[in-house]
Amino acid sequence: MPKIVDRAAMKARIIEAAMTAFQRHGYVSAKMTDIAEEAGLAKGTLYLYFKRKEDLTRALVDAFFAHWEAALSEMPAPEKVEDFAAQLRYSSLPDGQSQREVRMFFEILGSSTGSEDLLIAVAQFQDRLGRFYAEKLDALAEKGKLRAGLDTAATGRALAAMFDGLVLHRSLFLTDSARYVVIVDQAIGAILSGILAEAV
Amino acid sequence: MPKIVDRAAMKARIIEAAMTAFQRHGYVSAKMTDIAEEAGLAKGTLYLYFKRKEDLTRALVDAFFAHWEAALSEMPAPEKVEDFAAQLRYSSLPDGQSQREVRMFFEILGSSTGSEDLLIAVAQFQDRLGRFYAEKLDALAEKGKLRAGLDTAATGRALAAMFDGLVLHRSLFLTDSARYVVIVDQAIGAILSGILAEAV
DNA sequence: ATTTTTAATGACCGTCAAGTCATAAAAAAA
DNA sequence: TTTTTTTATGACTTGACGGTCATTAAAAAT
Repeated sequence: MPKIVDRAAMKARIIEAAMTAFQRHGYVSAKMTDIAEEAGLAKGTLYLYFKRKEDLTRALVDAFFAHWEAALSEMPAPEKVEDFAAQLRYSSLPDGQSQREVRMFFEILGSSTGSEDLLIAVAQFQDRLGRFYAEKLDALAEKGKLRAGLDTAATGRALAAMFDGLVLHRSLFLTDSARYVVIVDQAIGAILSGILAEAV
Repeated sequence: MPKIVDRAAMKARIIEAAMTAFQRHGYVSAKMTDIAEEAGLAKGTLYLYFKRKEDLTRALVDAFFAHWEAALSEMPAPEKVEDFAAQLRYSSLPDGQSQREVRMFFEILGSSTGSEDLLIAVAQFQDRLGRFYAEKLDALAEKGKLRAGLDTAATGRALAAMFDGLVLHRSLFLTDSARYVVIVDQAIGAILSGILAEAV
């Protein structure tokens, strides 16, 4: 007798609408009404699936993490140094859509610094990313391609932070693509071979 | 006959109070009343010095830029590679107070992505920072300490972005000091000498 | 002391958006 | 078709905060 809906599908639909609304109006300015409109629903309906706006935001962020990690898991272990360089390069050259997502993500996190939960979730994601880079480094190290005495775990985490910086700057400040490409290539060059004429 | 006050000093006092209030309550949660209370003034008084909350925020950000740039200008041109390494290290190991400031700054910028003006101001600051690093690199390059073919302008800007990433991660995610120090040292090591066993 | 002009105050107003809930619609079963 | 249960709706409530302004306080000059 009862009307039945697929709650998971409905949540996904709302999250999707929220992404669009956040990118269109900005996270801070996007109202629940905007999201509802985007989803083709009434505002009250959203509250049947997410008790608070904050819950919706959190679900969106989690969906994003899952999405990014799926993309990462497609990257194979690098055979050669050039493979690794290509992977770094790929990671740091977001397309227009990804840039908008990064910007949205930045806005969400910035506006939610009070939420310790979210901060922890992001910290854990960044640690996983660091471990991911560390794995790639380990693969190269096994082949003897890397300098002796390299702390791959710490270096991997450093790469996560530094490339986060690059991508953030790309999305917020460095709107000139050509200029940014040069910057990234110099960054990768420095990390691979250093900037010095000879080792210290 | 008239009562007279030093408007500049009053503005500075309010900005100071805003800094404290933003760090205490978080930027988003800090109300004009909180700032007034912190400054020992009534809310209405704030509006005699700043027409809008946004204006106060902007003045605070500008004060910060001035402050940071003053600190930067104290750094001399590096004589040796070790000097440069020390400067990078110093830049990336914020003390507790600076960490709180970085976090506050992150929150301000994140919550104000809509304000194109602010974004431009920050972008310009980051460019100045990039040029600052580039100068240091040029000083070393003149002494023949750097790899041939290094684009110092682009590398300087890359350093600004990457160390921004590190400091941001330090302030938001990497609360373990010891761990962070290792990460920074690996990052600096990589940038100076690269991670490869031999040049590609 | 008085006057005059500017500064400070905080109760008040208007706005605005999150969240609620009585009512209506949908759809599954009988 | 009717019943029954769940889902959808959007007008309404509620609370909050930025910004205002009539009133009061301060202090400089006479």
